[in-house]
Amino acid sequence: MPGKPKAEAAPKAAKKSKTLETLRGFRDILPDEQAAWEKIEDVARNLTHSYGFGRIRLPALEATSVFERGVGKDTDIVEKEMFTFVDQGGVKMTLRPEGTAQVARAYIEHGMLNQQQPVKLWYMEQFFRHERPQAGRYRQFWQLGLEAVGSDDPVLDAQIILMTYSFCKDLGVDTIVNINSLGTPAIRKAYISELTKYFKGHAKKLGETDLKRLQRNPLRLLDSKEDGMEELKAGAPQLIEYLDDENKQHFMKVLEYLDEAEVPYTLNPFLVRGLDYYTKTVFELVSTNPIGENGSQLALGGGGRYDGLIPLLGGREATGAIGAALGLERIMLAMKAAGSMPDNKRTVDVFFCQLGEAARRKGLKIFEKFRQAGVDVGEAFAKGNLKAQLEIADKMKASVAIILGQKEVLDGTIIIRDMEAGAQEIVDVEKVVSIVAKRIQDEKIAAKNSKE
RNA sequence: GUGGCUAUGGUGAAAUGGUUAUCACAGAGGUUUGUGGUACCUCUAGUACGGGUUCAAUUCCCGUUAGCCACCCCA
Repeated sequence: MPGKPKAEAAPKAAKKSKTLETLRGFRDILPDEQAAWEKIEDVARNLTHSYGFGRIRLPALEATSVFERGVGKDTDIVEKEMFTFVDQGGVKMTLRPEGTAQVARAYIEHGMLNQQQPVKLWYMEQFFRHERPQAGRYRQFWQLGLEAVGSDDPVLDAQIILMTYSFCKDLGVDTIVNINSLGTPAIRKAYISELTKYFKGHAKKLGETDLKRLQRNPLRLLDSKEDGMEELKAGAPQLIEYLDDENKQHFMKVLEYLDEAEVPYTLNPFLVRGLDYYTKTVFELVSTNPIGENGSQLALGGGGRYDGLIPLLGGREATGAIGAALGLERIMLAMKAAGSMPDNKRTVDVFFCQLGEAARRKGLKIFEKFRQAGVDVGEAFAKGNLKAQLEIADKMKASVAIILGQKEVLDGTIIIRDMEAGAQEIVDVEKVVSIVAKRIQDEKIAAKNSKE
């Protein structure tokens, strides 16, 4: 929304200008966060590999209609949260706000119905929504997505839920699953009209927001937090009672599987989700570690079945699918709360020190030899004096320092310093890599043995 | 999109309507131009941006921007 036109006075003299900064809701992820991101990626890779999911990398931009048709034109996401623009060629496009519609598009576009069903796909991508930022909510954010397309078997619902649960657990985050069934669109429609009828009968007790909800999206009344709603909600008709046998059975099966897999869940008849494409099972993953000072309970992820989406986008009728998405920034908040953030400090086994120009020149190559030999070796070539280099070696917890000075370069030797004992020995520069590599290996074996 | 709170070096804090804005950590250099974990010294670096009130604003007021919180919604 454009504000009032700013009467921007010409800058007087050479005043300091405002420092450049990221756009609202966007941020840099700096090196000291990388250990956590790498851990998340490792866990994701392991998990999806075990379950036979293939990675898909999706484009950041799509035709706007992918989301308008896929997510639903009347959803908040599409209505007011998309970054949409027209490019130089006059094509209307959108920075992806979510992945499921994209995956559905890809499934159809690449004829994946000819593969063994279900087609199991995962992605770890960035998404974009124009929302007001808050902790764990950015305009550009990461999601891990899991989608199983081409089957309506309830075991897949359970499996996807189990996977999201395990993903968090592997990262040290305990969660509980909130689960509900939305039934088919027809059932939901019938239910919504009943629900509307019920709340219209109590319209006098509704607040302003809830009256709006009643108009626009009555299902949302079910998760309203306004005063007095608890009571009203308790008396409201519940969707589960409107499910037909097939839907009921599907839901029961999912719950049975979850019981068997020992995934903790809560049946939440008030859980509704804001995207049009959901059918039957919907769920949400909530951290049991309170996040933030006031202990708010952020949803770490959610998902559900979307049996209608593929046909809606032009794919074959009766293509069932289930998927989930996890917000990685939120999971990271939960990891912090749970104290399971990995240590980001770089450590090495060996540290290479050089003194003087000749040593520095030779050192580049020697360092590279260590690296090629698979030795975890650190360096600070930009430092000139030995003291500073040993200080860094110490900070990096190197057990061995290699020291190359002017004298050693002339003699064709090099110093090996045991960082713990402080003892030093001078060896032939040609042999230093193999000597040190062996010593490090022996140390590791010894350390391992003493542990066992 | 609505409302509230906040904004001091890279980080975390302190202070004040009136000279050089304090401290710790981090960073750079040094205490024998070749030896680390301590210690000491020196240096770097800041009142978010714009306007107003005032003799004087980092301090008070307004706007902008951003962050956080509660909504909305969602991951």
